[in-house]
Amino acid sequence: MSKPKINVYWFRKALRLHDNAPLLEASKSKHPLLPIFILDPLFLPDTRADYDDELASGALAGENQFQFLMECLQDLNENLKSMNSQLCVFLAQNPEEVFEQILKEFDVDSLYYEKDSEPYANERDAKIENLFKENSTKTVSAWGQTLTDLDEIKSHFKKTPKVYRSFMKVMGNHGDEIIVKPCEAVKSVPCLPKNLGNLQIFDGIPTMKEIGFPKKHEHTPFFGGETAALERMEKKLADKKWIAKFEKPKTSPATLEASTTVLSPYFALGCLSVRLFHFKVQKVYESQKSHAKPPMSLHGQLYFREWFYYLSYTIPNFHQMKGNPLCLQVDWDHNKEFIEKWHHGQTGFPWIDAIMRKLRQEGWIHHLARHSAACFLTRGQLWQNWEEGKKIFAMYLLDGDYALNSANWMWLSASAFFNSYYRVYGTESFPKKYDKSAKMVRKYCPELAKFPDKYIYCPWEAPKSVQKMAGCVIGEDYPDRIVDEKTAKQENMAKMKAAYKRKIRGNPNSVELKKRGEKRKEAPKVERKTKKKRFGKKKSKAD
DNA sequence: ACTACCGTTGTACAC
DNA sequence: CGTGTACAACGGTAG
Repeated sequence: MSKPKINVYWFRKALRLHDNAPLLEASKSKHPLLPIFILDPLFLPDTRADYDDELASGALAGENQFQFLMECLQDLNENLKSMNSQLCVFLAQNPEEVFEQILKEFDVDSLYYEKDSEPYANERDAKIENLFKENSTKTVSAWGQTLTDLDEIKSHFKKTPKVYRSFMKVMGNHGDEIIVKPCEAVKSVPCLPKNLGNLQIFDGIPTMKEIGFPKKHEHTPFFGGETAALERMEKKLADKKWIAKFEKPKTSPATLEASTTVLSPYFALGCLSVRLFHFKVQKVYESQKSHAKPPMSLHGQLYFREWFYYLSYTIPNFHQMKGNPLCLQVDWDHNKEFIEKWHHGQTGFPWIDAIMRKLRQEGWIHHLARHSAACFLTRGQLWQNWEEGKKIFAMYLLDGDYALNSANWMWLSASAFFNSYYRVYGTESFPKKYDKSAKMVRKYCPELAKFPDKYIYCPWEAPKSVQKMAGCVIGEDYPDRIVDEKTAKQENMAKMKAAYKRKIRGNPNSVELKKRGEKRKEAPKVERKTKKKRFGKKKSKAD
């Protein structure tokens, strides 16, 4: 009996039907199409502690992003259903297992997927490519998470573009050729294979509970999915003047309603195409008399993203200080108490605490709020390694993204790209520029809500009588400051100066590159337990 | 080798 | 209120 011939589209990111070139190609084939998504345990919450390296390399989503991801899958499934297909979700120990199942059941003509630049993905995909090669099966993949083809643009750079400007030079000179035009949306797909045989497909899209998130998760203000993404994009694009005028530094980090587009969560998981947005913004620009220019404009933001993706794809150890040739080597402290207080919004600095609490609740904070919090944790006040902050951000951000999170933390800690380390964000002066009455502090640090404007960003300076009147005594109802801002700033600046004098950047050759999976072998117990708990329920094969 | 210039998004204070 | 300047001063790039 010969095996049925099919194609497989593998969704990982690119959780969309629009501007998805490999999916479009698959949709034009005459063979049945199996659209799959594989949830491997590296995505799951309770493996996080054991997989620190994988978290660093981008495999894991935090709870907020995970919920968002599930909504993307639901939306995708709905859209596929309306085309008489469906998304087939696999809960499996690793993707190889799934493809072995598929190859056993079917004669796969081609495997289609969008390329992914993260180290975790590179390794995963290399294994799968290998498996298909051994099986003499064709694979079709393309870049789509970025504006350009990251392999192709390599040839345009003689050396690493270490400043935005040199990256932009290439974009400026070759933009028309290297920025890929969006392709048409998929409107129909071939039917599913008639018989799914013994494939161990999860029934529908797993809920947070089914996957093992312990308690009910408070939803962020943002809902995942391609449908929501396109809606949001169109809504923003409708205000043409706003689009044309947009300059990032002129937007406020202190408003309750987001002052920017908040499309980043959709870009991060690929339920919105950056190419489509770039193209649509271009159309708006053309319709207006004048428009903002990079680096501040919306296009400028996309080019920053592109630059960081390119760097993260080509620079070794991009996610850490050690062995990262771009990253200044700094003798950061490791003070667990500081890190935890920063993490939980308990530093005693209302502006910082409000930012961190908002981040945890809502999964999105303004770019400059991220700057403020990141500067505070690293070179500004607490002198902690940026990697710690990056990991904590990754746990809560809806737009958590390997390339962008790493790059921005290096930027803010003045470890790379940016070196004016003497420019330190104040916890009072900075937010005051945007909002003297501190709406954000009053909302996210409600214990401080009754303080008068004069003391809202510096409640410790309020006389006891004022504190009592506000119903909030500092040190009792709200924490006292964990450092003295001025002293810490001065000390840290001096340390930063010394680090710059040493001029040491990471040496990739001096770092023993940990092989992925090593840790897994060291801790097989945890993994097996996880597998049973999670996956034993619906499936029978393992048991 | 040297110099001049530039860099998306700071603060504090003088006027 | 805005505008200008000192603060203390970096690395990358182009010439």
